[in-house]
Amino acid sequence: MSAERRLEGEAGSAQERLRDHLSARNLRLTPERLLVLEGVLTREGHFDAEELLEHLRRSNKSVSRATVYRTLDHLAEAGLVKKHHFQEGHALFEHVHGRDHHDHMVCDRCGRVIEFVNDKIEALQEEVCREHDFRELRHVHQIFGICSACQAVEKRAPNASPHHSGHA
Amino acid sequence: MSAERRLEGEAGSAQERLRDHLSARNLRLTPERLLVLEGVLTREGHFDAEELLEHLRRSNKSVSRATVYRTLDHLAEAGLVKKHHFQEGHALFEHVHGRDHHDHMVCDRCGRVIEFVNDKIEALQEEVCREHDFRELRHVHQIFGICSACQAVEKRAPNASPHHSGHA
DNA sequence: ATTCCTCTTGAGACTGAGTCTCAATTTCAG
DNA sequence: CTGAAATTGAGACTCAGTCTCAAGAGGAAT
Repeated sequence: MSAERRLEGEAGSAQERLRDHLSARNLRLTPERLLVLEGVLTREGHFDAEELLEHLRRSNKSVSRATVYRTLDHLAEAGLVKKHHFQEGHALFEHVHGRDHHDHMVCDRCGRVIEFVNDKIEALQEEVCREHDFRELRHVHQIFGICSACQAVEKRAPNASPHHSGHA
Repeated sequence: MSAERRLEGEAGSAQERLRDHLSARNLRLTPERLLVLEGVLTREGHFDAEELLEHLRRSNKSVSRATVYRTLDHLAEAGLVKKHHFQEGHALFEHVHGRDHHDHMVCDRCGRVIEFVNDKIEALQEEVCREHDFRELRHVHQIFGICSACQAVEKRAPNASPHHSGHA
C-alpha cells in the first residue's frame, strides 16, 4: 500500500514536471503522452522502447510506435528518464525521477545491469573537469564484463558461451 | 621520418598481435584483413566503419563491407582497436595499439575530444568491481559538457548554440 | 457554438548500420 | 596435388528508430 501511494505521488509530480516541460515549449500533455508516462513509471529497471510499446498494447492502452519513441524523447529531455546505449543498436531507458544518480556495470554474457554509486569517483571526476576547465553537463560511466553469475556458469561449463555470437 | 618508422614498427607488432589472435582461433591472416589493419593504423582519432570502407575503396584497396565489419570485430577482440558508442546507431573506432588507456571528455558544442587519465578513478573502479564480484573486461567513461574554448565563446556571445538540435 | 490555427496522432514507408547467406575462392596440411 | 576448413563478396536481410502526411484533436478568440 505504501509502495502504491509512493508511486501515485511520483506519478503526480512526474506528470507535473512533464506538463511544465511541454507547456514551456507550447506542446500539449495529451492522453497518449500520459499513457506512455504511466507505462514508464510502472516499468522496473531498464527497458527498451519496443518492450514498453508491447506492454502498452497488452494493457489495452495502445499508442503508436512513433508516439512512444517521440514521448520517450520528451521524457528524457524533461529529465524524467535516462536513455542509455549499452549495446549497439538498442537504447535502454530507465526512469530516474526521484532517484539518485548512479552508474552501471553491464554483463556481456547475460545483459544484466548492476547499478553502482561511488562518491569518490564522482568527486575525482569533478576534479578532472576543473583541471581542464571543462563544464560537465553529464557523464557516462559504464563497466562491461562478466557478472558473478555468468562467471559461475563458465566455471561449471568451461567450453563456454553457447551464444558467443562475437559482438561487443 | 621517425614518425614513419614508428608507424612501421607499430604496424609490424600490430600485425603480429593480430596473427597470434587469429591463429589461436584457427583463423588466417589474409590479405584482406591486413588491408583493414593497415587502414585502421593510418586513421587518426575516431572513425567509423563506413569511413574506413570508403577510405579503402578510394585507395584501391577495396575490401567488402562484410569483411571490414568482421575484421574490425577481430581487431577489437585482439585489443588493437576500441569500439565506442558515443552516439546511438553509430559505432566509432580508434586504434589503441601501443597507446595508454585513456578516457574522454567530449564537448557538446564543438565536438572536441579531450583525453584524460586518472589512476585514482581507475583504482576505485577496480574496487567497485571487486565488491560486486564483477570481472571487468573494459569500461566507458565519458564526460560530456562544454570545453573551455566554447565557454569563452559563450561568454562573448551569450545567445548561443545555433545548432542545438536537442539530442544526447 | 464556430472558426481557425497549431499541435498530435497513427499507419506505414523509409533509413541506415550492421549481419547473414551462400556459392565461389583461397589457404593450409598432408 | 588434394581435400577439409576458412574466407570472401554481393546483396538480401534485419531491426531500431525516424519521417511523412492526411486525418483528428485542443483551445483561444469570437
